[in-house]
Amino acid sequence: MADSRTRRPPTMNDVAQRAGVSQTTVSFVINDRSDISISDETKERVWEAVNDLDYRPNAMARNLRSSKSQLIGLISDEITTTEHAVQIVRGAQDAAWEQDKLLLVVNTDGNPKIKNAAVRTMLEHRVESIIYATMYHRSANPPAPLHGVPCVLLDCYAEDRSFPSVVPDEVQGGRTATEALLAKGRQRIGFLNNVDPIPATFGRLAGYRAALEAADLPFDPTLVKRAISGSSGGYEAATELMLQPDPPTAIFCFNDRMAMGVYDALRKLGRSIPDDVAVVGFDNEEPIAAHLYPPLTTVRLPHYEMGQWAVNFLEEHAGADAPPIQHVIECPLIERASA
Amino acid sequence: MADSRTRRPPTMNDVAQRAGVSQTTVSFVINDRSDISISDETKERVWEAVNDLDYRPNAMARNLRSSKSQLIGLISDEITTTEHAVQIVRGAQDAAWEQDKLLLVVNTDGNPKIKNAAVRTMLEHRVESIIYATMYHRSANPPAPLHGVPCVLLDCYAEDRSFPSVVPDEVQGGRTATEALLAKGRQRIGFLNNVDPIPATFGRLAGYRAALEAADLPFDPTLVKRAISGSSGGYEAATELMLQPDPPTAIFCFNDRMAMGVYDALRKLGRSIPDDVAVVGFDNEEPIAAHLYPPLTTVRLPHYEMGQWAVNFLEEHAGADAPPIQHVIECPLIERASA
DNA sequence: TGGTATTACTAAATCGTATTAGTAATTTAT
DNA sequence: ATAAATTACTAATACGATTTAGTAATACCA
Repeated sequence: MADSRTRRPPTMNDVAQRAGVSQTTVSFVINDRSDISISDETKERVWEAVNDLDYRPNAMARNLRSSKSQLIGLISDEITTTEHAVQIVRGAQDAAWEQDKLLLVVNTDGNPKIKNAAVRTMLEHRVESIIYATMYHRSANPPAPLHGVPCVLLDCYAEDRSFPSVVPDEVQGGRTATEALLAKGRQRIGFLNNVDPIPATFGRLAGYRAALEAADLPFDPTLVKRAISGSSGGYEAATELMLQPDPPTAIFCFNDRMAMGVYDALRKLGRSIPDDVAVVGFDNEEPIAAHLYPPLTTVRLPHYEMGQWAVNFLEEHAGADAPPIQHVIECPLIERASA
Repeated sequence: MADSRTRRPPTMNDVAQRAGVSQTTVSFVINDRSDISISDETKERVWEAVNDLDYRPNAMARNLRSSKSQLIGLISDEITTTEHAVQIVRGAQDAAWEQDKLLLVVNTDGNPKIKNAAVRTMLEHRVESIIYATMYHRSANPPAPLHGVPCVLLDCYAEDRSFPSVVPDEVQGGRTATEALLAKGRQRIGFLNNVDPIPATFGRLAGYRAALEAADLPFDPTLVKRAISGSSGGYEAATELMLQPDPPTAIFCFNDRMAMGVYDALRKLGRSIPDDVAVVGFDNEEPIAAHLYPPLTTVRLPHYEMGQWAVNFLEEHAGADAPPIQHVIECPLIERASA
């Protein structure tokens, strides 16, 4: 018992010896090679020996010839204090699992040294492909050696479009959020946008405007405020928005953290949610969105789906050159009670 | 360029040929074997060839003989909608990195089939050890084949103590939270506990009582309420607590989500935080704790540290039998503005 | 001056599997 | 009845590294 982990694991040869056949035969039986005939008794003897010895093939030895490691690398570029990273890993892993592959995860905390070392180590392990993920949608500079292996960027893109990438559909997300508010009969819809010059900021605004336009509503610049995307920014911007003449009857917030501040502001002003003012957030940060009162209607970022898509895309283009397309994934509406 | 990924990667033999030396020599140079003498010119020639060919050693081939895969398995048992999983992975990975090892991550979503398959696949890849993690502190039933490899349980423990494990120090956490409130001069401290029969529930209560006792304060059962650990549970329990005669001047909440509800209740009752009532949470769920107003003082679960500890522990006991100890890690106080 | 050390290398074995090329015995086809 | 095909296996090789055991040439020492 105690020495079970110090003893060398059984090899195919051990199995062969116990079953009284050649190692080759064991290999054929184990891999169930239908193009080679093995008698049923022999098969049985082999499987018995396999079970007796608790034999497990050595993946390193198996993969040595084919150079197919059955490993997919996942590099996440930054620290994240959200569950988003988990969702990416889950999506990627679930898809990898379908292909009997495992995920090699390294998180670089933005450190370029680690970033390069991570790619190097992964290449040494002969990963079949690499997913390079950032934790919010942005432009990225993946390390050059990545070009040596099939690779997709996740939640980011290379300025020069030298890699395929998957990103959330920010425009559709902004539009969906706005439409959810419109569907509740709101006409004056405020938008509290972020200040950072990132795709989310531009895209969601574009979506907001597109939704208004589609509903034949004018775009009113006084209804759009920009603030740092946290609860205090949301609090202040919402207060400002509501104290204007002709305040909105609905507010679309750049993210859920901002929405938290909006809730506080509205409560302070004595407005009820959603009766006086409907609110929609973005990100679907569970701990916030599900636990605010009333629970926050929001738009979810498709992290799980992006992870899934990345692995499947890489599989489809295995061996060949993956076209450097930019794939966009829908951000679904999560309906709760605030709209 | 385009065929760079279809071409077979260069081997040590390719390097040897280009440098005009034997493959053995290349191996010696690359591994910088100081016990073997190689002339400087030769070394230089070899490194030149390595760079020219962009040679990277094949980890599978290298590790085949030693059966040291440089891989550590991390199995996470459940879906989580928190950042906790990320912290575990980060801690484990940072520690693994120090040892030039990589993390193989599988998340089983609680599915026993996947759980077993994950262990099997990891063993086939000859992981050097496995970390089996759950997403909240509880008793667990890890799959039997885990006994075949050095393993530690993270955030959980085996009823029969057959595995070493790391868990948060719930008692100290509860005590720390209570003491933080006592340090602010509060004497009547309420505790909104969870209802689930899990270590966190028992431990934090014990810590709360220990802190009171150490401060020579009586334990008043009317100050302790139990509720489902979400914001609505927190809201109701806090309301009930505050409407009692002689209500508390401070509330320690089982977790941050509950604290969110407590904030709402206190606001509704016109009590200010922290002046009228100080609040302390648990878990340090960033999106909540940092974005509530005022920002929530809370106790952090040591997920990062547990991941780190697990990897280091496994390294220390590499090869040998790891003693099935239960290691407990401190939950630090995160001071913000609510206490 | 002969013997031992040291330097600078190389040939060959090895790890555990998959695959290729056989071989001997039996069955089928003509 | 004999050639051809099929069945049921095995021996040997390859994958890409590390390691062991050597070898030839030069340096050192008594």
